[in-house]
Amino acid sequence: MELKTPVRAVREESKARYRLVTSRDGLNEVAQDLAGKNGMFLDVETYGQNALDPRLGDIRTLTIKAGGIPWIIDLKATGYDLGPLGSIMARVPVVIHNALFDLGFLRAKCGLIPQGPILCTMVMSRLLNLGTNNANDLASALKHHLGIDLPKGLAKSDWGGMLLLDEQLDYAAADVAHLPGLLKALTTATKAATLNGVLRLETDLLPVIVEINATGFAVDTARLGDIKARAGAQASEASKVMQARLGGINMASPKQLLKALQDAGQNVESTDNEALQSMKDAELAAGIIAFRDAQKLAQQAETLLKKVHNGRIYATFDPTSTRTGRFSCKEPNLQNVARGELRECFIAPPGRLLVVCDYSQIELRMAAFIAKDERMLAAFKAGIDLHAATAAIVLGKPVGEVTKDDRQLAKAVNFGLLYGQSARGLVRYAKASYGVELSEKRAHEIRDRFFRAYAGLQRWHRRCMDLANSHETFDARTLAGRRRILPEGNMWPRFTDLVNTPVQGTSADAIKHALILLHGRLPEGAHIVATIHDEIVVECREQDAEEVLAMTKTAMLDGMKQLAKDCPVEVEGGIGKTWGSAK
DNA sequence: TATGCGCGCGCG
DNA sequence: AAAGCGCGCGCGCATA
Repeated sequence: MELKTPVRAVREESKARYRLVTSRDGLNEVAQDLAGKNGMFLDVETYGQNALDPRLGDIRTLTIKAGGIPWIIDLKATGYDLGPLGSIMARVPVVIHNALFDLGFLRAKCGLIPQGPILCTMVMSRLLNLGTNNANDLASALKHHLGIDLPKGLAKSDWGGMLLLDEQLDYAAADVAHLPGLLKALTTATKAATLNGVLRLETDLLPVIVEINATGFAVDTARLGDIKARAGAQASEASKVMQARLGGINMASPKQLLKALQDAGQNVESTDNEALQSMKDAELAAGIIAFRDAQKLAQQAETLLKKVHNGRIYATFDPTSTRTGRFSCKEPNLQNVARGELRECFIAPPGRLLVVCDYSQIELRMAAFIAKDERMLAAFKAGIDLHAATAAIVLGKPVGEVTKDDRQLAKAVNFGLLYGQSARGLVRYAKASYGVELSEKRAHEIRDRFFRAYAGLQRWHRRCMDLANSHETFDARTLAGRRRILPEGNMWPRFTDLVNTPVQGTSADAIKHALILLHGRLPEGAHIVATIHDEIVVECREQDAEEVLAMTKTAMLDGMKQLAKDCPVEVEGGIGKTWGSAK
């Protein structure tokens, strides 16, 4: 098999599909070739025990195309120091399919921090396909836009071997060889779909997210370990007690548990929280719930512990993987860390502090703004607590007499009815999420009063219903122009998409603007470490905390202002040593 | 022994 | 009736 042909020999071959670089001299030659270019197409192949993790895996090849035949740099041979090539790569526009992945590795291994624009063809594909089930991997995109069949199977081959196989080098070269064509096709499609604006937003955001993912979030591992041990012991104790009552079943098996409960005379169809609440034997239900709570806490603590590297957790925030434009977060998911003691485990290292800011009641405010509901807008502008206001309206009492329970009910009412919840749904939701008992008749009354009071909201729902029914409506858009393609057929999912997407999506657009602005304004030594839908967490030096707090609030207000000038937004924030305590 | 799926549940 | 929406994850369990 032909291997590692010397650079010069290959270059003289006119039909060469790639130019392989295995030495520092070769690296300099690449730098010379690229010095005059005003952009390049990149791809990396990785290997190792975990080839997808920038801290555990390694880069084998860096493939670069800038006009001519692709260069394939064997970084295992040259070392990770990119030399002059690094500074060139950092300042010119780069085009990558799944840039977050490649840049994560280049950031972690080669210290590359791109300053120039990063165009990600996967992001472009995702923006075009939002709402559909079309795949956005490179092979699918090439097939769809250029009709090209990429030879597959080698992506998962061993890229750590002594010598790279001819097939592997061909594969690496092919990955970038078609990127210019793909970019052209995607650019045309993006313009045709008027997705330029949101593409610009996502493009500007990419380097910010590379930094967040590379920075990680410091944690108190000892405290996490304590929680795991204590909650784990509680769970096994609770499990023993319940087993004595229900027979030697596995408490973690819904199937076994359901059968045991039915055998014990309980009238339940499922073992979820809602079903347990309705059981005659409340003590039995409480025992099961106590087991589940402890089990969940112990599991979350353990999941987080497994992801700690050198005292920090490096999650992957992904700005373009949801159908609305919100972030997702995985491995681990920091967007569902239980409130309470688990959040106390996310900390600022010695000499540093956390700044935590969030948009106050963002979805209600955004809905009021989008629906132009005058009553809601007026309430927000007057600084009235909207949950209390809604409680007063639906219960027909003065705001001054609204109790804590009334307010709980109103939260369920606001959040549920906003997105089209039925009276029956409201009964279930109020009970399950807020512990409020409600008859269906009562729920109907509340629903009627709610929409009579918030007439703008009702008109907006009716408009969305008409659009859902229309054969001329194909998508829902956010204010930044993000497009979600609607499903065909059943009108209900079309309706909920039309209501939900502009609200959630525009809120996401706004916080993305804020992240970009904030990233550009933060002082030396301050880093964004997390973003949780309506919240931004920044770690900074103690002496900078007050300044960073003001800066973060301002950036969040500015981010919203650029997009939805008259949305009655407010930002709350605080400073603390832990995520849970910074309020 | 690996993979896919549904359940149940954490968050906004 | 897919009659609130948006996620990711660990588990049990069925299947290959």
